[in-house]
Amino acid sequence: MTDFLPPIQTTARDDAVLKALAGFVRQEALGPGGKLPTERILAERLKVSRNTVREALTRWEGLGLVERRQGSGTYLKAAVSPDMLHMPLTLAGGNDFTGLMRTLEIRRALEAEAAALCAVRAGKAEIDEIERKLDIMEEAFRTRAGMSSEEDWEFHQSIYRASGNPLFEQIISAMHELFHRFWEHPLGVRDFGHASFPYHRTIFDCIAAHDPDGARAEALKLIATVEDDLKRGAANLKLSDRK
Amino acid sequence: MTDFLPPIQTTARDDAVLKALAGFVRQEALGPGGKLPTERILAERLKVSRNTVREALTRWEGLGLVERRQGSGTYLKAAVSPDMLHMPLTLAGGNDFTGLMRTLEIRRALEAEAAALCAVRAGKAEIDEIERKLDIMEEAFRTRAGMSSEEDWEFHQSIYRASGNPLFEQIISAMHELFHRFWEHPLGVRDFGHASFPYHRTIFDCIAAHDPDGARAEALKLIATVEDDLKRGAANLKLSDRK
DNA sequence: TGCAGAAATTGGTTGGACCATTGAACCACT
DNA sequence: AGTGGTTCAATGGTCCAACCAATTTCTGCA
Repeated sequence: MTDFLPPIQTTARDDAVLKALAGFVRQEALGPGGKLPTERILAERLKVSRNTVREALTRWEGLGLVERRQGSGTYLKAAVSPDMLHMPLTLAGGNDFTGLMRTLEIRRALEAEAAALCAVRAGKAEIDEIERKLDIMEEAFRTRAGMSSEEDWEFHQSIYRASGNPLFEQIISAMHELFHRFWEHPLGVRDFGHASFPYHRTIFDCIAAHDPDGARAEALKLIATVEDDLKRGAANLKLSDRK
Repeated sequence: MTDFLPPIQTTARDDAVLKALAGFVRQEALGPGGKLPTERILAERLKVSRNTVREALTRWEGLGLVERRQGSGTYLKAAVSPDMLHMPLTLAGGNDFTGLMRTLEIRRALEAEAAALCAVRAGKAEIDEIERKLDIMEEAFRTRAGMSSEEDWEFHQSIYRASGNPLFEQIISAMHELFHRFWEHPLGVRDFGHASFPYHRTIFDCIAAHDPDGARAEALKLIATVEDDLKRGAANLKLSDRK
């Protein structure tokens, strides 16, 4: 089964290990969820120490490319290719109010651009998909009295996907996951996200009408309401923010 | 019946090491360039194996937080704090034309937003600094007949810094460094970047006049010229892109 | 004093060992 | 058939004790 995997040469061992592994993944056509060989197998086949294999895998794990499950194995979490470029970002002090506002400023820029691009590029299939997510979200909003964060998020994701540029979803998803811990405790604001609700449909209408400028404007309005909610929440607290 | 039961978190050895290290960095007030203890010292003090220390440091190295020099030591490359959040991005196939265009779409969104924010927030000191970089760039452009990529980049960086949100510089710098190899060989277009030259000053004028909408519009024009240059370069080749 | 070579320091790698968790196979009992 | 418990091999996590390679520091000779 694993006859590929030629031995390693030259220095920079762990980088070479990763390169070989990327080639192996391509060779075996492994996708997300796929299981890659045991650390011991890799160490033997690549003629390197198991520790070296572990350091290489640790790098990939840090980049979110693989997931290691003790007792089970190592599994791919994303598509990998030999010509990948990495862009690790670290956000210092991202879990206070200032950090949240900063990520929102990034999201405002990206959300507006994604909506505009989507209005230009989305075909009928993509528009139908977005509308489907919008209907689900509105339904959840009605029945559960406002708690529709999961469906809301899926609606936005469908827009990012229809933008034709996977980077939008990657970046915004990373940020979303980043402060998700805060989303669980919405700063004491009970009706968090209520104000943004109507703009979801206006954004969709602009996209369906292939009106990029309109979509951009509506997206900006939506983010503005979120920022207002956030400021309101911060004003509610004014304590326990910094100990 | 779907009671939400979050997965339990038991072992987290190397994460604990990183937490301790972050605390140490804060305690000792170490900044970029600072030297942190030996792996052997850390292993002894933290009562863990040196292997565990190495895995932890490998993570930080992968995130660009730290640099390891064999025979010398391990040095900080960026400010670290105990409450950091990581956002690793991987761009598959980022070194072809499509990948470059996608990063440019991200940069367009961020560049415009940063310019607008800068126009609102920049004080006199920041505006002076930007103008200084602009003068340097224009001078280099004149004397070296267009080759001013380094000075051009510093001008843009000064704008990101004055935006009041360090995330802009972080994200765009990461992308810049990412495809810097392409910037060196501008696809055969000799006068790459010439068309974007005049917009640098118009952007600055809008910022100095605290005109966010104008700054955003000029930034969009600038990126548009870069995109045109890129498309022109791709048309020049039409070969050796996918062999 | 200046500088080449030895010695110590430090990250990189190796091999081997053991632990903790997982998952499949097996078994007893209902 | 199904439920629950046990065993056991596979696998990632950790540890240890070396040695290698690059770098820095010290030393002693000219």
